[in-house]
This record gives sequence, C-alpha cells and structure tokens, in this order.
Amino acid sequence: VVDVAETRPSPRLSGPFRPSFADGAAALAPLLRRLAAFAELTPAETGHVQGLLARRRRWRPGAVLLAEGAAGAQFLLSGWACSQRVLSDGRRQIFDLVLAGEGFGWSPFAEIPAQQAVVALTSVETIDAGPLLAAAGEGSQSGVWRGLRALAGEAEARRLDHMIRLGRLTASERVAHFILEMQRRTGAADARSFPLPLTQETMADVLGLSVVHLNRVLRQLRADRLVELRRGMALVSDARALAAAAFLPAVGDRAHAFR
Amino acid sequence: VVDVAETRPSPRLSGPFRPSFADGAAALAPLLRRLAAFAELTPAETGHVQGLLARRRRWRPGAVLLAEGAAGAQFLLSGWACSQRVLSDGRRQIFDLVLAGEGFGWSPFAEIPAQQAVVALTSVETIDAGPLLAAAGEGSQSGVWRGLRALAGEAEARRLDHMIRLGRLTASERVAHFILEMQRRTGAADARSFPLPLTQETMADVLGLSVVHLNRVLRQLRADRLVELRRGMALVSDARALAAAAFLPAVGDRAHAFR
DNA sequence: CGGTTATTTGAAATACGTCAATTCAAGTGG
DNA sequence: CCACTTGAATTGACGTATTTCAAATAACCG
Repeated sequence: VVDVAETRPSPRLSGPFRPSFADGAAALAPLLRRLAAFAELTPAETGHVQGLLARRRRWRPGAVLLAEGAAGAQFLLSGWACSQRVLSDGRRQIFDLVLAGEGFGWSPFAEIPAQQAVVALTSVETIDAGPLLAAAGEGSQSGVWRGLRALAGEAEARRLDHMIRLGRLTASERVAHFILEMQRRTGAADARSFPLPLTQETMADVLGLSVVHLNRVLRQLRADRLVELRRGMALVSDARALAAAAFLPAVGDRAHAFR
Repeated sequence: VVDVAETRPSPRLSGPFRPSFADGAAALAPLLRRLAAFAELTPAETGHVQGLLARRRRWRPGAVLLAEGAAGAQFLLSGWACSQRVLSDGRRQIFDLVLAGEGFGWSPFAEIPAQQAVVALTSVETIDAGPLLAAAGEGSQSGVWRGLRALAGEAEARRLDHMIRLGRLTASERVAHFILEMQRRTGAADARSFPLPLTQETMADVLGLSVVHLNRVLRQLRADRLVELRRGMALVSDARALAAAAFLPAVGDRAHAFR
C-alpha cells in the first residue's frame, strides 16, 4: 500500500481553517485541556506530556495516520482527522472524527487492534503517545489515565449516537444531529458559529448518505434558516429549531422498549 | 418506569429455543469457556466465578436487565438479550446482541455509564459480575481480566462492522452480513444450521430496516437458496454465496481511502 | 489565468417505508 | 381435542426518501 499522503496534491478544503502549527508548549494546549478536564494533572504528569513534543510529526490532508489493524497510540495536536473503513468497491464509512487534543490508535483492549484506519482530513500534527501511556500505565488511578479513560468513554458514547443516526434517523435528522454534535465537540456550545472544515463528501461518508443528497439536505436547512455551512464554518441560525430537526430527545428505557 | 417484565405475558418466540436453566456449575460453562478463550484461568479464578452462582437471577422476555444510564456489571448465563436505545417516537435501534456467556453493563470506562439499555429477548439467566470484577481488578494481568478485555474488544469490533452495515450496506447485504456474524458468534462457523431466536421485528431494529422490508429481503434470500430462517433456527444453504451477498471483503486502508 | 476539486442542480431510477389486510403458528382454556 | 386468542410472518398496493447519472457552476490554488 502506497502512502498517498506524500505524493498527492493536498485536497482543497474550503474555508479559513489553517492549522497554526503553534510552536512548543502552545501546541499542547488542546491536549492538556482535554486531559485535565476530568482530573487535575500533577506537575510531573504535565512534564511527561511536554516531553512528547520531541516526537511531533506533520502530515498533509489525506495522509494515513494509522493503517487499519495497526497499533500505535497517538495524539492529534492540531487539525482534523477521521477514523474510517473503505470497502472494496469504494464505499467508505467514517466512524468518528478526531479533533485537536484527542487521541487515537489506542484502546483499553490492547488484545485486538481496531479494524479502522485513521486519516488526516486537513493538515495535522500528531505526537506519539506511547511513552505517556507507558508511564501512566502503572498507577491506573493517575490523572492522565483517568483523562484518557474519559476520552475513550466519550468516544464510546458518540459511537452509540452515531449508530442511532445511521440506523434510525432520516437524512435531515442525521445532518442536524451531526452539526449539533460538532458544535458541542468544538467547544462552541453557545457560539453561533464554529469551524467545521469538512467537505460535503466527508460529511456524506460520516452520515451514510450520498453527496448529492447531503447537498440537498443542506440547502433545505439553509432555506429554513436553521444552519448554514460556508467555507469551513458552520453558522447556526436557530439552535432550538436545529435541535428539533435533529430529533434530539433520545429517550431511554421506556416501558415499551420491547414489544 | 414500570418493569414490564413481570406483568407482561411472555412474547412468543418462534422456534425450538428454550433456555435450559441448567443447574449449578453447568450453567457457568458458556461463561467459563469465553473467559478462558484468551487466557487460562487459575483454579482460584474459576472458583471465584463459581462463587457468583449465588447471585443468579431469572428474567422473562422483555425484561429490562439494565436501564439506560445505569451501571451494574452482569453476565448472561443463558438466553439472548440486546443492548438498545428507544427514541421518543418509538423508533428503536439495537446496538448489539448479548449471547450466553457474554457480559454487559460493564465498561473499562467507569467514568461514563453507557447510554444503552439491555433487554431480554428470550427468557434469560444473569449473574452479578461485580464481585468478580472487584476481585480481578487488582492484578490487571489476571486471566479473568484479559478475558474480559478481549470480550470488550470483540464487542468493539462488532460495533464497527455494525456501523458499516447501517451506513453503507444495502438491505440484503445487511441481512446476509448479520446472519454470518451470528453464525460465527454462536460458534457454528461450519455448521449449516444454528439457533437464531429473534423475531423479524428484532432483526429489523438491529439492521435499521422496517419489518416489512426485512421480510421481503428474507424471502429473496430464501428464494435464492442462500439462507432460510425458520422457527428460531437459521439454515445456511450456501455459505459462499451468502458471504458474497454480504459484501464481506471489507478492505482496509486502500490507497484511495481519501479523495 | 488555467487547472483542479468542490458544490450545486435536474431528471430519472430504485430502494425502502407505510398502510392495511391476510395468513400462519403456537398457546390457552373449555 | 377443539374453538379461540394472540403475536408473528407474509403479502399487495402505494407513496416517499434517497441514490444514480450527468452536467453545469463555483471556489480555490499555484
């Protein structure tokens, strides 16, 4: 398998999104923020993370950060990536997106490497997470470990939502639901606009739709003044209506759960 | 929320499947087999598992074994269950099936309880896995722990397959793919027939299809002499053709993964 | 500016869902 | 053993959501 990342011209990604490639410690900010969201990190732990900077790598859009079946824990310092699988006839399903500060290639179940490739959607920077995991592995109550488990738990929860979307939501519900999920994930829960540097083809492969149909759904949402995607940014005009369109209220354990 | 399990008449499940409610140690056989598949268990560990028998419970079809958002690790000793979520308008998506010997309500990410309910599809027996997890928790290299991690890893892999099915496979591909997965899981990889005590409504909710359409797909598969579902049993007539219909060859990391 | 990749639109085909009824299989109580 | 009941499976007719194919336009890049 040839690494297309190095030879291909970088796909155009509409919008103002340009990874900043911040220098030094600043590049770690997203990662540290996420790790510390669940448990305070000790100075020693923070130091450990900073030690990873030596292993920083840059990749162009389309680069395969992790081949399917391969192991190798990494963190995404900047940019956007996705985990996916491609069928032999070209159909592609994207399982999840990877945002700056999140990890991949790591699973609490080391026994079985995940059958999913991780691919860069924009220019990205990664660092090897191996040393950190090794160091944190001893005390499984360490702050780093708790942060990682929490991140993995969030990913797990997202996967369930994703299955609902793919299996039981209509196209427009899927789109609305996905945009709201991205709004939350980018930390723009209250902002009217946030970065979403994905091509429609990528979004279609997330949502299990054809590009053409996705485009029509987006047009409709725009016409209804719910949300607008332009040049890599999402503009949420009517968050309440968008949530309604997403059929958000997933109700648990109802009495007629089984019938 | 009322526990419908105790009041409802048990739904009829076509087919010869009747959980046997084996007595004593025999009931643990499926569980022990799965745990030991990845790492030999010490006599002490086996003893621990046998100690769980005291906490055995029986449930009728439809019983909610685990409410959405609740925690509480359990093993399924016999019968079939599923993890699912139900939307407020009644749409249901089944995330995974739970077979005898498998666990649920447990996750390596204790931080976040999974937003999925677990519901009995047949009469089932469960045992509380809490004591075992507590005991095994100390040495994370213990055989029990490795077995559990492997089971969780398998579930993880199934979820990815499931997302592919829901997002990118056609209805008949989904059905064929699902039946083959069940053939493997029931340990009947080579057998022409194996138990599959699911109503078409359940299967439809697994595969994200309507019951009516699922029924038509099954008719077609039967007409093509690929597979037949009758009275809770699946009869695979042509495994090779069925695999072809399932579009099984999921190819990893292809060069055009991104374009 | 030319070349390339994304987005957008239209028209036609198809896959899938809904509604409504019928048949079938398996208890259950007399 | 037999109506009777109930849930599941099956079928037909029809509507709609979504895909496919093909082409045009628009955005971006060097």
